[in-house]
Amino acid sequence: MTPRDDASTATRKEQILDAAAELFALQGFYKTTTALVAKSVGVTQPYVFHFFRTKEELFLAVLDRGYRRLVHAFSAVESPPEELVHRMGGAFEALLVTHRNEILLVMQAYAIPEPAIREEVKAKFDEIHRMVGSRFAQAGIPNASGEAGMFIGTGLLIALSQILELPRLLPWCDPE
Amino acid sequence: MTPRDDASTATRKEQILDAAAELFALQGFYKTTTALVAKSVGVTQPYVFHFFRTKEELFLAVLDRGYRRLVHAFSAVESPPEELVHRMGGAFEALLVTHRNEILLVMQAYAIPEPAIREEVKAKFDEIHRMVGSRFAQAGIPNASGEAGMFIGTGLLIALSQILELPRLLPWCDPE
DNA sequence: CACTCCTTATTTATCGATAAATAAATTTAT
DNA sequence: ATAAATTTATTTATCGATAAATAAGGAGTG
Repeated sequence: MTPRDDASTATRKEQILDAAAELFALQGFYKTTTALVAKSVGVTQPYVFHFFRTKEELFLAVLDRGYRRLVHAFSAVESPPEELVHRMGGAFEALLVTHRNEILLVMQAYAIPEPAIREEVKAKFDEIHRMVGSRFAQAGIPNASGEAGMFIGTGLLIALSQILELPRLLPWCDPE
Repeated sequence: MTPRDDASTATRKEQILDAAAELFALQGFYKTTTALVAKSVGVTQPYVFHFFRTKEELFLAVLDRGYRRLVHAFSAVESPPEELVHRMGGAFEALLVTHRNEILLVMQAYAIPEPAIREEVKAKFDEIHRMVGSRFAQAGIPNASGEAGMFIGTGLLIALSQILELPRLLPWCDPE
């Protein structure tokens, strides 16, 4: 069986990335074993190491895909200046629906104490902040950088409320 | 002041809690071994289990202390209504100085996928949100519950910026 | 006072489980 | 047949947890 004549047309490497994304998001970096990832794809555990030298490398690959999707979604938002912040929020929530696990993973990866992971997370959050801030600035929003920070803070709150299953933490989910 | 909260007269159990708080905050739940905690106190690893039945129980004890300190600090804030939000923020930042590790631990514990831990984190964040929200309401702040949510979101952002060493994420830390 | 009893604090030794990673063998497709 | 895809077998390491032993210090009693 050659790669890609599988029903899903996904490469083994892609399947592994997909399975890893779900497991890492649901169970975290440490509780997700390479054996679990392998089993979820339907291959043996050592075979995972054929595509990724270490478990950390696999995690970083998953993470990178997630951050790239976020950055791309934010940069693709087209909007009149007065609606930009709201539409950016909409883009985030849309991704949260279509790629829930990946986004939740990305939003909580800063809590993983592996130096290499933390470095990547730091670089990516910095990139997102600068990108969002410059779009806000371009739209004439005052204190654009500060607003970009609060935008990220809101994203963190959304992720927290999803992970803990506490929707009432969200400001716009008011109880009657 | 309870009996023996002086560093030199601290009980072994308290010493272990202190060391665990620092290590858990710095290295996370999984990378912090009971052997490390023991070594940092100067006792042997199995002795930790004399005070805490499991590593998770030790972690929960540390966490509980942290959340209680937060809740107490917020409830102790006295302020005229128009300054309440600002003063509450000040109380959070004060704790971040005096008990940095504990607070950072508390703010990122939601990312730990152990069911028992997640339950405690959920209950505590709910409690904080309700408490802050009702104080905001008492001060006549409109949409108090929503403001309490944003208050927590800001706390998450502060923790993120500290953990990643990215101070420019904070809205009030404007670059020149 | 001295002798035994019991408690408190702590260590030594070790088990059982799990997980990442490596190397070598084997199957499958072309 | 040969090269890629994948497995089997195994290693190495670590960690949480248990059990049993040791040492020191009162406290009560004759």
